[in-house]
Amino acid sequence: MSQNNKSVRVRFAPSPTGPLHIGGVRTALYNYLFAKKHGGTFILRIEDTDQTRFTEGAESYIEETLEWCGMLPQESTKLGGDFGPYKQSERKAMYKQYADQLLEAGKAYYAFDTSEELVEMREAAKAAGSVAKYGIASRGQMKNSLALSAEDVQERLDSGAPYVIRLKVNSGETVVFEDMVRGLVRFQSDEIDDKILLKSDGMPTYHLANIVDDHLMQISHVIRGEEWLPSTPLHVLLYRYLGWEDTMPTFAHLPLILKPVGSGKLSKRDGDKHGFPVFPLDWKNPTTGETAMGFRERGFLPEAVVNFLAFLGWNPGTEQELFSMEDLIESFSLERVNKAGARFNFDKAKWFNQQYIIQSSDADLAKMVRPQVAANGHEVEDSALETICGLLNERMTTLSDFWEQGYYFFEDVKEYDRKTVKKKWKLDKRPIFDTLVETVANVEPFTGENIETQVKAYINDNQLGFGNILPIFRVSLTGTMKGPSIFDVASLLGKETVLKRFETAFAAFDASKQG
RNA sequence: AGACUGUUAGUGUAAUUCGAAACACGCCUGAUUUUCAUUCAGGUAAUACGGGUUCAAAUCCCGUACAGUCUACCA
Repeated sequence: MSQNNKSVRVRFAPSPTGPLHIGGVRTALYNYLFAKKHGGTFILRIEDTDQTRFTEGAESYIEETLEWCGMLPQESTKLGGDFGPYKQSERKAMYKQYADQLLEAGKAYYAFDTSEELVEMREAAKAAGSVAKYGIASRGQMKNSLALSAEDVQERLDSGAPYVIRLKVNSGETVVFEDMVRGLVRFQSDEIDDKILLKSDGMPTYHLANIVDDHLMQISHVIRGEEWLPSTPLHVLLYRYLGWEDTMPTFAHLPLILKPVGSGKLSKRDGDKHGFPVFPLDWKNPTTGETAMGFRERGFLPEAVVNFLAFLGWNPGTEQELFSMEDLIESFSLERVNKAGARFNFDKAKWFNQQYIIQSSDADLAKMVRPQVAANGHEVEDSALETICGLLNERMTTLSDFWEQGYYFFEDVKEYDRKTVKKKWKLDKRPIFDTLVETVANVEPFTGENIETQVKAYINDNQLGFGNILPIFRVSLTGTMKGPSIFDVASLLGKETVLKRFETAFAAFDASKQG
């Protein structure tokens, strides 16, 4: 399928209108993988031709996301490059000449219709049960340089009347292109609208800017979401009319990411509704103050997010599921990208994250988790934190689980598991537990192993039964029935803390029974 | 309404030129564990529907249904 030898240059071209959606991250990922796989160049281009939708902070959000995921562009606004600028608003001056070129070639025309007139046209069509199209069939009835007299047009132009430039689509053409994901796709030109190329403010629309930039930046492959498939014939026509068809990039349209339940594509609302992130990083809308949760803040490792995303619409054809970025680059191919939309599955995302946490070394985990300790106002030595991480690492599915599951390593128990206390604590058994505490107090040195043998010996010697004693032992120290070896926990806590916790716990248990 | 794209267990995906529907997540059972998690051993469940072509169809063809995307001076 590699048709020519020109070097691979791909771009990720988001609009800075808000936080990058997780689907956008996947598009960036596939572009990145494809570029790296073929020794090509990955470019970040900001498509900000719509000034009304500009959002403060969106551009840096995009950059930060790419950095967090480990897919840095080689050319961008920040980095520069031989084909800059990389922001469309800074390229404004370039686009008009191409619109003019099309105008001269008779492939485009001026249109003077006001937005009211266009609305009217649409409503009329709607009333007739169809959707309006400004194109081959209707352009004769509209106010444009095709329908108006030459004098009228000149007069309007001279008077400075606002105008747009629209593409003049020829009737009866067949547009065929090879999509790397979907194969041969065919459209009839009569179905294509005379899209606006240059807006009345002089800014190009997406369509013009995109084609001009891709051409000028020598983009070899356009890898983007499926929502662009219907406008691709328009783009092909643009390449054709501009005389660039022989260097036109190859297209690949990626399947959409769908809602976990119901139908439609994944949206911010799904995240709110089901309590999972749909954005890579936290985002706060600067104007509304609205916030959105990110995978990063939710305690996901970037490696896990990348791995998970890679599998949403692609698979290597083997049974391997855990892929580092290097592995992905090695195995990725657009030919193995799926055609059907992929449903977002948060359970699977969590599974990936858990795998990556388990794989992490205690030292790495400690680094990731330290901010949580600090945020709760505690300090710990690296070695102690690492030991705790070793104890907890198989029990965390996200980093945020660390504090939730292990806070008792740093502070007093907040709450005792009521069921266990109710079932296992008997007032008349108090002496047994007091003796247990004495036993523990005599353990020296206070290692997990020593505590375990002594405590178990005590239980066995007095035929008390593990099930009657150990739950109270655990709950007294940690408050919960979940967690790592309680003897290791005790050792780490230190004798002094352990004895103190027994004391307060037993008092609380007694009180709960009497009260 | 039209154009385009799609449809394999609940979910993500496999299945060389038609040739036993497989893997993972989830869920359930059991083992291990003082508990939870991990690990291990099992189990669960699918080719949207209807026609054709063929010795043989998830795979090719036709139709139907359903779904999605697009049809902005948004991208």
